[in-house]
Amino acid sequence: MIDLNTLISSSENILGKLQSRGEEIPLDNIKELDSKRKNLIQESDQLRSFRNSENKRIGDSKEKPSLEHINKMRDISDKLNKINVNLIDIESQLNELLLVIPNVPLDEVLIGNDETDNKVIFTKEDVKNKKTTKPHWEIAPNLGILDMEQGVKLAGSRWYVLKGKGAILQRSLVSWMLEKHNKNGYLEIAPPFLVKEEVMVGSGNLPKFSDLLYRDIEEDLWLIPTSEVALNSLHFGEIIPHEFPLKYVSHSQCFRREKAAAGRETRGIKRVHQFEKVELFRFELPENSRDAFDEMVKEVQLLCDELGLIYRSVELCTGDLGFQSAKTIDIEVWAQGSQDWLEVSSISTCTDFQSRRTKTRYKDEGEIIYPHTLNGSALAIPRILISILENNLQDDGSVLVPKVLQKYTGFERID
RNA sequence: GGACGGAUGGCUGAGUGGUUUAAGGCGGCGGUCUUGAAAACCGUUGUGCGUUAUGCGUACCGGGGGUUCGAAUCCCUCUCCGUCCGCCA
Repeated sequence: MIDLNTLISSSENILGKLQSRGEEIPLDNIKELDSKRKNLIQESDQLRSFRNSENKRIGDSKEKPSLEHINKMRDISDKLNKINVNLIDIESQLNELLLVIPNVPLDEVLIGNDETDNKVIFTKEDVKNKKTTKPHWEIAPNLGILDMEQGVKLAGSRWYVLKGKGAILQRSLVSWMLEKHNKNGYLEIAPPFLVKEEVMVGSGNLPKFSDLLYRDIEEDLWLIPTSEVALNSLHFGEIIPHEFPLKYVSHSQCFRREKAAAGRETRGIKRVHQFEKVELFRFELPENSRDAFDEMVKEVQLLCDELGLIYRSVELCTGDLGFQSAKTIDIEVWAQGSQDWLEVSSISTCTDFQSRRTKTRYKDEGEIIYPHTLNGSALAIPRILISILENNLQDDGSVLVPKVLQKYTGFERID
């Protein structure tokens, strides 16, 4: 969430940056509501002040207050109630407007309209001369490790079942990644996969993107689309000790309705309703968050390196940034069979956007400060599976398991 | 799911309608004393909002609502925690 006073005091600068991501901000409306709000607060604070002192006099005096006096005081309370109802209404209108304003991009972020303006900043290996193999939706069912029909039977389109060595490979990837991150100082967290509404608001997924989320109406809980949502709220409402960075890693199921994406990339497991992901999350001092971002990008790239995958880094332009992000770099792996780059990680710094929403703060020499939050997948499992299957396919139809995973899988080859 | 008991500042713990805009204790911070430390003593102590801003005002005793001139205190409701019972991986 953007700070109201910052928005109003430096609106020109901020509006420009928000415009570069295709957002129009109803600033006049916000300013008007804010000034109404301030007037109402002043009015009610004055009335309360008077009421408090009068009531103290009544309390101190031994005599009963006169009927006239009581009536006068009752009028004041009635007036206060009316002001308060009005104030609550104004504040909720203001809040509604502020909650749907996206984060302000860092100055360094490329200006652009959409994904076509993104910039590839690093490519691990040239893919042009590689020979085409088969797509994973042919390889995996043939090997008996993926069953799309059973997924449909159980839950419908875009749900799937991993079996045998496919399921084991997934579990191995998760274990390998978690151990790597543990060694890098990330504290492993196993969070709830369903969370309260305020937690979804805290991460930025609500109120704007409810159509992307699954929800349990009975209990009023939401299924997380990524464990970023849960990790971001670990310190909800807290003033945390001045001990940074706080580094968390968590493995979770991720649930996405993918309503907006209906019809796109429907084959196989490129885009599904439930998938597993290992997520990195950090709380950082504002002055350190930029370096931390680069560090996380390197950590993700190293994983791809060790898996022997071809990958590239893509810097997102302002028009393609996620709602809560101030800067994002995507890591995409090459899928040899479907001849496609697949996004397996999105590393973002969200500056103080999320910590404001969750009221996560720390104290530095008496000053209350919002830490920066950063997140990045490391990594999203199904697309890594796709890449391994399509790139490591052998002529005999078997698939080689990456070396680093073999001690987890217990086998070197899927056949 | 049922019964009962709870929720007060960083922690502990008083407070059943008006000097409680929250006692006492612990912890934290600052000071006195000391070669230094401990002890003792003195002072201090949270968050949000507004403002004419070294200050002043206001709100906050789990959340929301109600009664009242006035609510931490009384009433309703929800949430969470504890104990016991039931159920369960």
